[in-house]
Amino acid sequence: MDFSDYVPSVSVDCVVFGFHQNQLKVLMLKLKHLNLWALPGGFIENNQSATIAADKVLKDRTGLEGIYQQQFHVFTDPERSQTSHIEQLISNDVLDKDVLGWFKNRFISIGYYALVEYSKVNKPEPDFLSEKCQWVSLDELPELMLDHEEIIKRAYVRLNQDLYQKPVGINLLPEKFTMPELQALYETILQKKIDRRNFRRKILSLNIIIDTKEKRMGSNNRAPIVYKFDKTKYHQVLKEGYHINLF
Amino acid sequence: MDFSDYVPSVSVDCVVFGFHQNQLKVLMLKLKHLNLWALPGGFIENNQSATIAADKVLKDRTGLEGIYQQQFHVFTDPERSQTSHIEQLISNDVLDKDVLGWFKNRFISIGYYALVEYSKVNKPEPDFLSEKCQWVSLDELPELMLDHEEIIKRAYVRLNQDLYQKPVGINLLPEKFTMPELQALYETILQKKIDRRNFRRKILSLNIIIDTKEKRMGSNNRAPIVYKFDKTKYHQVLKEGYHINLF
DNA sequence: TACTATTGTGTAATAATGACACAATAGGAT
DNA sequence: ATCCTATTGTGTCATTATTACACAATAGTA
Repeated sequence: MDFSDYVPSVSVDCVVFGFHQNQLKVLMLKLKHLNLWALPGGFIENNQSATIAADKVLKDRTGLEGIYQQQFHVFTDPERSQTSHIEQLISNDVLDKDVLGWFKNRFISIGYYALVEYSKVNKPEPDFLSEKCQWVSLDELPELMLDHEEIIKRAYVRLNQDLYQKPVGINLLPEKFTMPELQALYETILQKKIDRRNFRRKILSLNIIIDTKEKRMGSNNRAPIVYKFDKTKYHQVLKEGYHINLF
Repeated sequence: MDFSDYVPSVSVDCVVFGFHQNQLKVLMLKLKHLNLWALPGGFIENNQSATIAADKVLKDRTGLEGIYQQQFHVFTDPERSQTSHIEQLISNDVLDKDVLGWFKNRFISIGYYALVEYSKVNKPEPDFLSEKCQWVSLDELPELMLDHEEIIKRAYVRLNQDLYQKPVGINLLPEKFTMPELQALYETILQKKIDRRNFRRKILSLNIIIDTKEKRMGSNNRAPIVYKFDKTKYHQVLKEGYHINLF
């Protein structure tokens, strides 16, 4: 295994959020033969930007390209670099012992959060350290490697804040969705109940969703209207941000 | 010059904002014998976090400790690493040519913005590359090294956004200040005029400033009330953020 | 004492928000 | 068919926040 084409000391970690069954999920890797989980991550090639490196991580794990990503924090605590899990992987013959030299370095990790439509990820792929790649509920996290729990917490805080400045639905929901589904997403992320009618009014006032004139049938109650995002207006709003009042 | 105690590939750059004469200023360094300016920056020692490294940069340039700092972005474009300015400094005998090896590396730079009370910075100190350290108006930036102009722009955008989520006055204004002064600060950062009376109402409703019962005398008009921040409430609001409405 | 410049204070019209009630309807039960 | 259930679509009213103003107060100066 050759690490010489990577930028030293720097890594990238991705917190991939998905929304399923009214829960926020994170894509996680289970280390081979260990009861320890990790975030999808990687290193930066010498001629790559970190964004491109994160794109590659996302592509490799989810199979999808062009996933929405947002750099949110860099983790630089010198104590965050530990190698006990690598040493265990080596003693389990998962890794060759000559990789230890690379991992013994201190790493500063650039955190990205990514938003992806849950159902689009058909086959999450583990990497060379892991035996499983799967969705885990944000509120049922298993034991995590290094500071990955802190990274997830911070990603979530940032996602929460970002929700007040820009829309996120287009990345987390399928192309067509109903108002109750959109509301469930917001309630899940914000962790609070929102009045149905006030939510609708607010969302519609943003002018970023369009009534498709379809209805979502199949439930034994009034069928909700199916909406889709107005991509033009959505991206316009995303770029400008909400100018939520101060003055 | 020995760089062996620094983390490879990673640097720190600080955008230090100050407020003076109704203008937002940035602390800049002028490279020795060159007509080129740079942000205060540095490297991370092997046992330091980036935050501590930024603290040191801020201390070394301003003489002040405990300056408010906020990590805002990491700059990772592989094209951002250039050495032409270093080579010029070497050919001008400012630097020894054996430093070139270190600077030839690609650097990923962690951007911090810092807020400081302008008048507290008595004697800005240049570093080993520079002959001057001084305040420069944000809208009159000289020619800057590398991608430092982009770094400043992004810092400013972030400061702008942050203003909608948390108060900033305590870091940029002197301990005692008047309502018109606070308003001028907001108008400068947001680059828009705010109605005097509405501004006052909004600020007072946050409950983070206290009437000192003093007046600022000396001008031939009605003397404005002198306020100070209620540090307890200020930091409480800072921590929680404004929960500016969405729902 | 009057004048100037600017500050402190108040108020009315408009818009946004929060807290509700009721009609509409898809699917299933009778 | 008709009724029932669960849930959605729509509307309304009281309250609060915002916008756009007018006028009185006052420190210094003429």
